[in-house]
Amino acid sequence: MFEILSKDERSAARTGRLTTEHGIVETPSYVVVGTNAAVRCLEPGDLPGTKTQMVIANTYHLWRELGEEGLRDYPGLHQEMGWSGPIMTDSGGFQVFSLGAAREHGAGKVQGMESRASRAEDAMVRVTDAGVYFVEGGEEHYLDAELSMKIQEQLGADIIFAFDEPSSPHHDRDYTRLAMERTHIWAERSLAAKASTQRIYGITQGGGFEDLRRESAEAIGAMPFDGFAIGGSFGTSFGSTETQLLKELAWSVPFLPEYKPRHLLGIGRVADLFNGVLAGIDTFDCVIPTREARHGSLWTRDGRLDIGGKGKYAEDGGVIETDCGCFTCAERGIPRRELHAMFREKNFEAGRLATIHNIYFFNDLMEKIRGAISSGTLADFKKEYLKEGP
RNA sequence: GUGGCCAUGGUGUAGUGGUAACACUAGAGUUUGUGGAACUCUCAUCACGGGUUCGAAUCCCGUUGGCCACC
Repeated sequence: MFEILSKDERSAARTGRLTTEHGIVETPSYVVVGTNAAVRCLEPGDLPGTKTQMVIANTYHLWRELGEEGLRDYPGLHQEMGWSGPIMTDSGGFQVFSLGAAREHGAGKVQGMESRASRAEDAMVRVTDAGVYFVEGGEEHYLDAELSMKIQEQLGADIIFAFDEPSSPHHDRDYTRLAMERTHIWAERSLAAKASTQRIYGITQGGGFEDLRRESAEAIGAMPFDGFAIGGSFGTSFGSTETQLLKELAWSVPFLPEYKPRHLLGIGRVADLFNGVLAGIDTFDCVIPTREARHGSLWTRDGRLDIGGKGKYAEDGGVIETDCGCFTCAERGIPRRELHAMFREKNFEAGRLATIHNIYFFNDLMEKIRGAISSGTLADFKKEYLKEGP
C-alpha cells in the first residue's frame, strides 16, 4: 500500500507512493478538506486541474446531515463528490474536541476562541469510556468507535480513521493521559469493528507531554493499522505554539513504524508543511487553503494576500500570482482588481476562483517539496522558500 | 439686503454643560482533523476667533462657508 521512493539524508523526510483503490498518491501530499462530501465553493469538475491527489471528508458532519436512513442508502463519497480519486474520512473524533473542550476552554482559557464558543452555545459534548454524547439543539446523539467504523464503511472512503479523543492544549496531564488511554482502547475497538477492506489509520495523542506522546506513538504504532496519524496538534491555534508542534512531532513520529504512511491531522500552513515533512510526515490535511480562499485571502510565493479585503487591490491589474499554473491565474487570467470587486459584491464565484488558486498553490508547493527531497535539496529549498537566514 | 437653519474623522450621522459614539471607507491584525464567518486595533486639537463656566461639540458674540424663506 505504501512504498518509500527516496529518503532525505539529513532529516526524516521521504518521498513515497501511497496506493489506494482509487489511485495513487505521491507523497508528501496535501489532502484537500471536503467535510460535507464537497470542497466548499467548488463545482463538480473543479478538483482535477488543481493537482489535488486526495480529499478528506468528515464522518461526524455527514452522519448528522444524512441520518441513519441517508447513510443506509448512501451511494458513496466518490459518486456523491464526483471525484474518482482517493478519499479519506476523519472519524468524528475531532468533533469531540471542537464541539467540546475547545468551546468549554473558550470561555476564557483558550485565546481566540470566543467567537467559536459563542457560535454554538447549544452544542455540548459528554465523553465516557464507552463513547461520546453530542448534544445539539436539545437532542443527544451517541457516537463511538463501532458506530464510527460503520458510518465510515457506508461513506466508502479509501482510507478511514480510528475514533479518538483529542485532548486540548489546556488539559492537564491527568486528563491528557485519560484521553490518550481512551484513544488507545478506541483504536483497538475500531480495528476490531472494521468489517470492510478499507485501509485504516490509527491516531496518536498525548498532548504536550513528551512521555505521553511517545507512549501513544508506541502503543498505536504497534497495532495493525495501515497507516498512522498524529492527532491533537494545533500549530498556533487553540492557544498552542509552532514550537509545541515541532516538539510533538519529534516526540511521536520516530516511534511509529517507518514503512507505513504518516498523516498530520489538521495542519498546514506553509512553514508547518516544511517542518512536518522534515519530521517524517507523508500527508497533511488543513482547512487553511479553502477557508481563507472564501474569506478573500490568497496564497502566493510571497505569502498571503488579502485580495478580498484590502482596498489597494481594487486598482491592481495583475493576476493573483504571475507564474501560477492554476485555472484562475493561467486559464482565466483573473486580475486581482476583478477578484477584489467580486468579493466586495459577495459574488460566490470569487470564492470558487480563490479556492481553486489556493488548493493549486498548496498542491504545487508539495510537488516542489517532493522534488527537493528526491534531489537532496530540501533543506536549501526550505531556507530559500521561507526566506530564512543562513 | 433682512430673517431663520446648519457646520463633528475620508464619507454619512449621533451626541443640547462633565474631555467625543455609530455605520461605511481606509490601514494593520486574528483563521490549522471547515465557520460560504466572525472579530480586534488604528485614523476627529467637534469650521475659525473670542466670551461665560470648575468644566463647552453643547450656552453667548463675532467671522467664514452652505441651505431655506422674504424683499
